[in-house]
Amino acid sequence: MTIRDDRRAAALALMADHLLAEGLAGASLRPLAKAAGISDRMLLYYFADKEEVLSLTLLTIAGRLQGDLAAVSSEPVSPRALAPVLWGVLQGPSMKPVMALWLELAAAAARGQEPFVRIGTQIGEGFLDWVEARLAVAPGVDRRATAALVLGVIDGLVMMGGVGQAALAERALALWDLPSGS
Amino acid sequence: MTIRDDRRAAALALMADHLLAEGLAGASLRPLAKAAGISDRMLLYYFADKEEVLSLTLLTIAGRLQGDLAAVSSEPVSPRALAPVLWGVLQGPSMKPVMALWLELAAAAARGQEPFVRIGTQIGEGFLDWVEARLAVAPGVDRRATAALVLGVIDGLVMMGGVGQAALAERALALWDLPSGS
DNA sequence: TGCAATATGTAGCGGTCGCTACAATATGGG
DNA sequence: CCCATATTGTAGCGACCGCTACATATTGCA
Repeated sequence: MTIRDDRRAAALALMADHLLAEGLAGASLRPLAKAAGISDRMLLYYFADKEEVLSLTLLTIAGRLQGDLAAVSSEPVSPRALAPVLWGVLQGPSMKPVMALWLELAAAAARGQEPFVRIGTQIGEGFLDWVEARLAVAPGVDRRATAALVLGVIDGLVMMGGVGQAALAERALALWDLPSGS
Repeated sequence: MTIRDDRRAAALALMADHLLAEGLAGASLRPLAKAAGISDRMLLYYFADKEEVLSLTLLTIAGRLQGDLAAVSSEPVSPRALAPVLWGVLQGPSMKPVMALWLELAAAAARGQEPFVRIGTQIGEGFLDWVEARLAVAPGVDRRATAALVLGVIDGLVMMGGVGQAALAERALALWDLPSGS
């Protein structure tokens, strides 16, 4: 079993790179297999079907993302201070393909397509947990909702950057000034 | 010419409905032609190629959206007050497929795919114009950037709703309290 | 060493994709 | 009425899609 598991993991790592580079549109079995250095025949020997390939590859990427995010300081700060931190992390060059894929994932999830709904929800909750853990809010304030607002504004600005308004998104972020109270 | 133009317009209207219902994934020539009530042969008689079909269909949808948005009161209000208004408009039942398509469009644009970059930018600017026209800000404040921030937070929360967190997005919006100054 | 289980290659299925060649029909102006 | 032009149908091209049947090779255990 271990040998098979190792090869599966190796294939997933290579396919994760491919998926990040090419997006969901490039997520056909033959190109994925080629990226993994195996034949498409073997890809469907290691994995049950395309949905399993896609799910596990996306979860591989989600795992990497979680690792990258976990490395960021977890000192609780105000929403005002945290949003630019999250923005900075997500704007890093290595994060560009990740966020592009995140947009595709969210779009497919909004259409109700599996496995994107399931995995999109999972990744979204990971983001929310990350924000919430770093958020200092006044007593009585809804922590989760505050985290959602911070994440929402950053996701929205990322999206805006994707449609050619990156500079404007930057200016908008500079105006971000949510009071930590109420 | 007029006859041909009329039929083109009729086809575009029907294809717009289809695209809204099925998303970009359903945007193949044969299904689109079927939705338009013509043969795929005729679709490519009326339009040059798939890109033209897609572009014009998306622009048809953008035109409808612009019309719907224009009908909303244009009394300038504070960012604090405007965000919930925009949210309310975009959460209307008839807007759900529009926003799902907008997400798909933004995702494709972020990948650099034409014609989505071009049309996505265009629609995004339409949104920004709409927000800016209804925004009352203190003197000296960057109007366009404020509009971008309002649009960003709403787009981000729409996205969050798409990945199964609609209730949380609602709670987050309740915390929205951007000062109109600075 | 023999044999079963595992692993891998080759080939192809039926389907959809964007697009086009070709022929037939309809239509409108001389 | 005749003919050029505009319109429409039929059929299919080559490519890719997810997936599988079948045969062969390799391996590990008795």
